[in-house]
Amino acid sequence: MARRADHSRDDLTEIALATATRIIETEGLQSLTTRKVAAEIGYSPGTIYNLFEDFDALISRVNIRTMQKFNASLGKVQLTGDAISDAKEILQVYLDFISMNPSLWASNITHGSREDIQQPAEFLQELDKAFQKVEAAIAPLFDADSKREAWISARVLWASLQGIVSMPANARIISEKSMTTKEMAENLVDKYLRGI
Amino acid sequence: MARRADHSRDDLTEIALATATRIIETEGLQSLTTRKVAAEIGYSPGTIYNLFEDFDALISRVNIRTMQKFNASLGKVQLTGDAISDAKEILQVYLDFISMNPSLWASNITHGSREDIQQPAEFLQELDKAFQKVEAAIAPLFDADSKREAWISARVLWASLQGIVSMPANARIISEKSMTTKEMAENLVDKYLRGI
DNA sequence: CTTATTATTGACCACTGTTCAGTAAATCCA
DNA sequence: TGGATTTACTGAACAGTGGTCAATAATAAG
Repeated sequence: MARRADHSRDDLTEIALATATRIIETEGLQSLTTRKVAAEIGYSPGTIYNLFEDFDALISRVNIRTMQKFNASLGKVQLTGDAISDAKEILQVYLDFISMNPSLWASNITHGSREDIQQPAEFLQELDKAFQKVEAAIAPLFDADSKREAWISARVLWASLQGIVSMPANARIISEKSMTTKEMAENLVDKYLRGI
Repeated sequence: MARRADHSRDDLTEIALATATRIIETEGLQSLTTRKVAAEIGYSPGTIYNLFEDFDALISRVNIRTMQKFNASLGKVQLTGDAISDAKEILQVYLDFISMNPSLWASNITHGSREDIQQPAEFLQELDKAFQKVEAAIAPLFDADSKREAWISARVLWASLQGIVSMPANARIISEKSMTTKEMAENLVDKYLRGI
């Protein structure tokens, strides 16, 4: 068999992405393979490479969508001008999103933190959108002349939260005194913002 | 050829670990394979599985050693009782260690944060040692009745730092305004402790 | 001196990401 | 209409992965 054309190129890309997303959600990033995606959409492995540059590009495309979905959630947060309560509401949205999409978020962190691959511009742009929201929320804590400070703080907060949600739940370190991710995250945001 | 016994079992384990460490240091965790280690020490792949439970166990053993080396560095820090300056000295040791052992530390984070594998008890113990040092350093900031608070704060700080050093340097987000890992880490520790 | 144990091999398994010559369908052009 | 060209797709192949295990030979035990 050759050329079938029962789907347009864009349709097929869409179907492949949806399938990859489903596999990550249900079985984890580790279980995602080109062959699995190909088999599930009823095409050969080679076709995947006709749609995506390589395996990493496929993962990145899923991650971009995850960041887009997250930014959509963030968009619903209306800033009031009270930095502390605004930041805490953003944190709630963040934690809710992760608890609703644990595997997709893990994929985001795992793949998005790899230094040996170039992250696509689109992914970095979505990341930047999230940064800007945090920046806007905490802006009232800074003078007009310390814009750079606000810029840094938003990134420090983001990276720190990433570290906290990456801490494996099964590690005795956490379970011993039954400290939840939520408790840690709230502690961080509270203390860090208070320190500014 | 069979049974050679030109090395004792412990010797061979030692040689394999040293080789694995060298590969991670020079080529990164991604380049570490059983076959590569085997070839380099002049044995067959099967021998690696005679020395280690599996591939993950080999990595974990390297990570345990890395944590031991780090704890040795931490041991040199003499606490003065001034929480802020003690914490900052620990941070310097932490940053120095990472800059001296970037790949080994990356391996530690990558493999030590995986939720799909059981981290060996020895690794968690070494991690706990590090926590205790941080806990001891910041203890003066807490009343006697809020030991749990100190316990949490040490872990929050640790996880947050991990997030910061995991942020990929190549991401435009960091380089744009030339913010270094060191600057971010110091910002975190400063603001977080000030907030307590 | 035989027996049991142990260390080591190397072939093998099922899998991975990736490439590419070949093929057939769709499209274009005369 | 019909032949040439472009395009989508396959499936076999490649070099590699982690992992297993019967076979073997050297050592240790009785």
